[in-house]
Amino acid sequence: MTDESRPGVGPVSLATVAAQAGVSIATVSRIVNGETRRASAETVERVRQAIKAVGYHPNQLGRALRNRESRLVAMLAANLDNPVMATIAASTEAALRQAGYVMILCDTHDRPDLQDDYLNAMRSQVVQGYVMVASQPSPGLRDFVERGAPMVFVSRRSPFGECSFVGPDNIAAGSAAADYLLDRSIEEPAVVYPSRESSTTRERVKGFCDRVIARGIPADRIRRADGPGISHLEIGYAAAQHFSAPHAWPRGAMCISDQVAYGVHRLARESGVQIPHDCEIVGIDGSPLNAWLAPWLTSVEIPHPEFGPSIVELLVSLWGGEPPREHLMPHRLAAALER
Amino acid sequence: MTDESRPGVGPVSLATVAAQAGVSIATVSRIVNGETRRASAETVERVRQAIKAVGYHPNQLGRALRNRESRLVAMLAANLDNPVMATIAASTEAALRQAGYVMILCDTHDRPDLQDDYLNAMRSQVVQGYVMVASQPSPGLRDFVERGAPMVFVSRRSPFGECSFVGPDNIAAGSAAADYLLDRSIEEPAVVYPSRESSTTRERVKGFCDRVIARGIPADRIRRADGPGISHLEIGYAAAQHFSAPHAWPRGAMCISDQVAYGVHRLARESGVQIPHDCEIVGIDGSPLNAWLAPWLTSVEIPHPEFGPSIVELLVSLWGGEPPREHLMPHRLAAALER
DNA sequence: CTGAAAGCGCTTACAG
DNA sequence: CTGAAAGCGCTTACAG
Repeated sequence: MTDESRPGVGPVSLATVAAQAGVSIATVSRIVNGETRRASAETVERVRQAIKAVGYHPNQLGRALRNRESRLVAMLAANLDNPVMATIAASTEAALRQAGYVMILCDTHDRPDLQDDYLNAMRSQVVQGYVMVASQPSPGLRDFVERGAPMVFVSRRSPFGECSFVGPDNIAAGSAAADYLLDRSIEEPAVVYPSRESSTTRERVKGFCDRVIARGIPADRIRRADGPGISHLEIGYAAAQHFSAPHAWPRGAMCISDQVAYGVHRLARESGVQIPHDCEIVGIDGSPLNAWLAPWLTSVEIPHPEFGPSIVELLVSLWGGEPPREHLMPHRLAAALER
Repeated sequence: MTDESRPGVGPVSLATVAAQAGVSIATVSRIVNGETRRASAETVERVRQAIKAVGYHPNQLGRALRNRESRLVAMLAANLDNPVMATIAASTEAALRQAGYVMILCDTHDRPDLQDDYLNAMRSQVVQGYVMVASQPSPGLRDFVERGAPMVFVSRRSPFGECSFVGPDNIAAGSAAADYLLDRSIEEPAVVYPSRESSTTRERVKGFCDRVIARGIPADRIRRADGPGISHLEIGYAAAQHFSAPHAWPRGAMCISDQVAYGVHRLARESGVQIPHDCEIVGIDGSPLNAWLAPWLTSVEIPHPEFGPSIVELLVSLWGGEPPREHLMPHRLAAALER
């Protein structure tokens, strides 16, 4: 009996099975791979027995090396503690698994240098594709993009050239938020966003402002509030300070994410401002927690659980040699449960 | 020039570098691995040039096969959409990375059959260790445990024999919750939990009840409310129905997780019960969101961001041939921000 | 100081 | 119907 104290690291290889069954490893390999009609029924049976007897499981390392495909895909995400990214990670993992791939997960903490470290490490792992969730521009990333590595960008577009993309239509989402507030006759709406640049923020804010203006409100009637840092919660809290005294709060505000909205809400609570009575808030994301903890929040819901299948579809099409494409995911407005 | 259109999948191997530099692959290998004093300075230089010129990056597949170590670790988590597990995943990933390992992430959706599929798939990937977050009992798992696969259980203990474990001291956490309520002179405290069995739930409830009783309150004065299903939010909401009419609500309740508490709170809100004024709630987890969205919630805080390093430490010690150990993480009470 | 060779586990054209 | 051999990329004892 072979030493099987450590399954998977143990020495159970094709050779073990071959010896046990008294055939060549070529024959075993064929049978393991279902090439079963090319062998005698008797041999097939004997090999199957042997496989069971020794507890054989194919070694993907050997396969990967030989077939030049690791069936590994890397996801580089900016911050897994963010529930939006966690949901995207979960749905992508499920979709990859279904397609027969395995997901390596990397948390870049939104740092370009770490992102580059990870890109290099993943190349060394011979991953077959890269899923970049809310990536940052970085020298390494530029390099990979230019060399045509199979990459799908999620939520944030590639900062370098045309690449596959899965995400919401941020402009449209911003417009939808504007419509909601304007339909409720709010005439000096505010918009709350991170000071730090990003295409997502830019587009959402733009979609919002353009629609407000298109509906006849002068640009200078839009109140803009931004906040520093990286945590959207803190950003919302800090940005809302611009509303200073209670009587200066706007009657309605759009926040570029639900988390920003939570931050704004906290300051409102501390300031005695009633949400949504005094100030209607509309966020973007449609977090499932809203129904439970933020019934005061209206949100433009993005179907993050459906990102996974789209991401895998785009990856597969890149592998098939097709050009990069974009999947803009639909949104829908989820009105506040409570007035 | 070699075809480098697909970095990492391209044909840039030791052989490429060797040819470019006019040396053997053995020499290149040594230099790549820092075995630099055994070669002439001139050769080292020439090889370094060649590495740059052809854009060489070592292939981990080859290394793994030869060295019999993949540097891959699998995490099987019950549900990544749960923020607690997302945080554990993030911290584990970071700690593994720091130790030079790469994390494959699998979401088992709390299903024993999927868990077994993943275990087998991961063995085929030749992972060197398994991190089981809130695992279920399953035949495959039993098998792996019995064969001594290097495994660390997180949050829920192994259902089979002694295994390494990282998690809170659930009994103590339950006691702490009891103390909080009793210190506030609540004499008929409630406890809210999932109907479905799990060691975590059992221990937290036990810790709570034992302490309540120890402090002189008869067991039958503890109001027990459970709810069906898998979502802790829904469980809390359903369980709180046991409190039926508003006047029947307890003056204090401990929920075995923050998410259960959110569910209870939703029903309270819908029923016109004021939290925490009418009913003090204490949860377990200490979600970072509490300060923002659930200022009414007191919570026994578990340091999930610190799980990662402990998990890796236990894994490393298993690799070193040491016996399984347990790391019980400390908790602290985070009182509600709002009264 | 450097290289040829063996071998990690696998698959596949080729020969018989 | 079956097997010997080559080779995927790598490292390492061994020989020179």
